[in-house]
Amino acid sequence: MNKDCTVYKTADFIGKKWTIPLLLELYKGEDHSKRYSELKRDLPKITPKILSTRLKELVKEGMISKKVNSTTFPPRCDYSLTKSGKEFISVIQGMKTWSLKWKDPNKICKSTKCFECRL
Amino acid sequence: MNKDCTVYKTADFIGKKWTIPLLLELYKGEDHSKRYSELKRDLPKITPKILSTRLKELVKEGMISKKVNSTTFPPRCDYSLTKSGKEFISVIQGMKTWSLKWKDPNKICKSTKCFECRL
DNA sequence: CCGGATCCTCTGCGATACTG
DNA sequence: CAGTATCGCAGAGGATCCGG
Repeated sequence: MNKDCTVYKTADFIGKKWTIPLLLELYKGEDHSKRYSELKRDLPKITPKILSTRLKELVKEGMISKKVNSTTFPPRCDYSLTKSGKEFISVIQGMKTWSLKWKDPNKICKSTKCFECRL
Repeated sequence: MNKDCTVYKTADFIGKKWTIPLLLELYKGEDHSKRYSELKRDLPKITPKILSTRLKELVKEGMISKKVNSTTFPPRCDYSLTKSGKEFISVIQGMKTWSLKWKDPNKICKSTKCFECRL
């Protein structure tokens, strides 16, 4: 395993705590977009520090984009999945399929009306 | 995002550092199997502590199995992917496909003769 | 020798409080 | 509202040691 290996680099970055749940929450939002406070509300156990750290990382990685709307008051910050980010959701989808097959299945997630991960 | 959500739980576990590279190294081995010392050699930057911690976790999760061969000397410990573990490789495959499309591509990994991730 | 366990250090995460 | 600042602790890195 070389450190330049594509899989290795991606795993290292995706593997950080809260990255996948965060991408999934954005996916669930309207236009695959949510505000900072909505993310904090929907991921009740994430701390503001980690949330802002992960958001910056994801912007840098090109998976999400930040848009500040300062015409309103108070100003809104919208984070939305880029095309790259949206396509990554299919990887998470694969993870869910695997998980439902092999791990102790969560009935809510199995339902077609799953509001937890909505995949 | 509920803590019982299948995706959340899987992400939390898969996301731990070295889990994905470790699964991939086992996949690359003969019969999707490798010894402790081979893993340490092929993941030069992993520390023995983390390696043994991750191996225990993966056994507990049912993704790998441990087999001690004490008929030889010195005794060998072989770790191999279970059926569940092998099927998870397709998720990693999806990650690689995504990565090659969207991230700065690694020429070695793009090659069909990729010896880094061999997917 | 092989497969770890142990000790120590240091980065990263969690919790809470505070600010532009 | 959208973040920083500060502190404490758990997990990761690095080196060394140990039992079979």
